[in-house]
Amino acid sequence: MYYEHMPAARPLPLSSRPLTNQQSAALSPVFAALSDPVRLRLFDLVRRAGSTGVCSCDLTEPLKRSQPTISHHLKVLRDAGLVQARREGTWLWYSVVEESLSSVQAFILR
Amino acid sequence: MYYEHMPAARPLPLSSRPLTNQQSAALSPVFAALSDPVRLRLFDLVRRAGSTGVCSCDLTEPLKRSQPTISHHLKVLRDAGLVQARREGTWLWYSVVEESLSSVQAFILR
DNA sequence: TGCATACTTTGACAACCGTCAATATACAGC
DNA sequence: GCTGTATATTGACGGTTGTCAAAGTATGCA
Repeated sequence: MYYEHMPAARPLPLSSRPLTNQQSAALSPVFAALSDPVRLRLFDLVRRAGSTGVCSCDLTEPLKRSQPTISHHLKVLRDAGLVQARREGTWLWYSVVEESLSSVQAFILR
Repeated sequence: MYYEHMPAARPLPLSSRPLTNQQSAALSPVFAALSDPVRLRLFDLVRRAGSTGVCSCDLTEPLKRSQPTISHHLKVLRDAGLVQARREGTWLWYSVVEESLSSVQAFILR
């Protein structure tokens, strides 16, 4: 190894142009969906359930919220494209939309 | 057993334990700070200014908001630990807090 | 049909948010 | 002190949000 030390860490390369109005308008709802503590834990629980998903009836108890409130939060996450639902009989199985956080990741590394 | 229905084995390397109440309460304000389109562009502009920072007087015009509104948004970003201000005479130079997005990054990769 | 379970929608409430005009504060120079 | 510039705070306005109880919709089964 030639270098005694690694090259100094540089700030990450910023995209050539500032965030546009449209870009920020598209991105902010994703952040908004994750801006509530209950929804953060909700998303985390759904993510942990993997591709099988989790029944929403199993989410009210750990989050200590009423069933309509959980339903409301799941709708917010769905509208933001973070989770999806698959019906099986009377149950709805929720699972994360893979790559749904890629826009957030892209913003961080922007 | 926590789940009423049997979950599949975890496909992703998730942290061993679900997000706690305290963890979500600490993380959600960061998402909330980035949940507004104007603040997203504001943060982007500040980040682009690098370590030198940017004068807040140069931020009102591109964002087409009044000076008090920009001041308000900058305070939200400051309270979330995303940006910091350095005074130089009558001016305030805003710059990003390095690693301030690490908690968001950790959540994405969680 | 009827009933039970899973989930959504509605309606209401207090709390919060984004915005601006007006006002206040901080600093520099005279 | 005074004057001008830069930034923050206050107060008000309509709009949005999180929450729950109550009522509504959907599915499965006898």
